[in-house]
Amino acid sequence: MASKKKTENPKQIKPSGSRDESFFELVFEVARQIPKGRVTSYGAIAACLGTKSSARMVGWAMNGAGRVKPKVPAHRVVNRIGMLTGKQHFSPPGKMAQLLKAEGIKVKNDQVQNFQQVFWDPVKELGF
DNA sequence: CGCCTGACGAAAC
DNA sequence: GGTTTCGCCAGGC
Repeated sequence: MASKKKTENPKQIKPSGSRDESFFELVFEVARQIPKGRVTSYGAIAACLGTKSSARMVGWAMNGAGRVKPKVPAHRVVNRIGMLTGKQHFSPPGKMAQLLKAEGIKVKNDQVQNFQQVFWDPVKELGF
């Protein structure tokens, strides 16, 4: 391990009162704040953390969603168009849409209906 | 240690 | 207006 590489990241992220939590944990935390019956986008979470350009990382972080406690409602996170792009990573894939429907969100053809209505902006709701 | 991929997003073409 | 490319950063090979 002599070579340290750039595994570490400066500290671009950092909102107010943030802890030493890694980017992943920050994403999980925000995702947990999503109220039931609402959804948000990866970019919105990234923007909330200050890394709106790294929306991809948010999706990556979701790879750990479900393996952490408490479980993260990754099913409430969709891309900016309201499409369940990550449903394929669920098991079974249809579970994501099913969970959303159970919360009152209408999903059709892997797409959230009334997305604009159920859209929950962490930056706005959290007052960031 | 370098190249590719990836649950996004926005701009360029 | 649809398709393609870049940017972002991290992890896998």
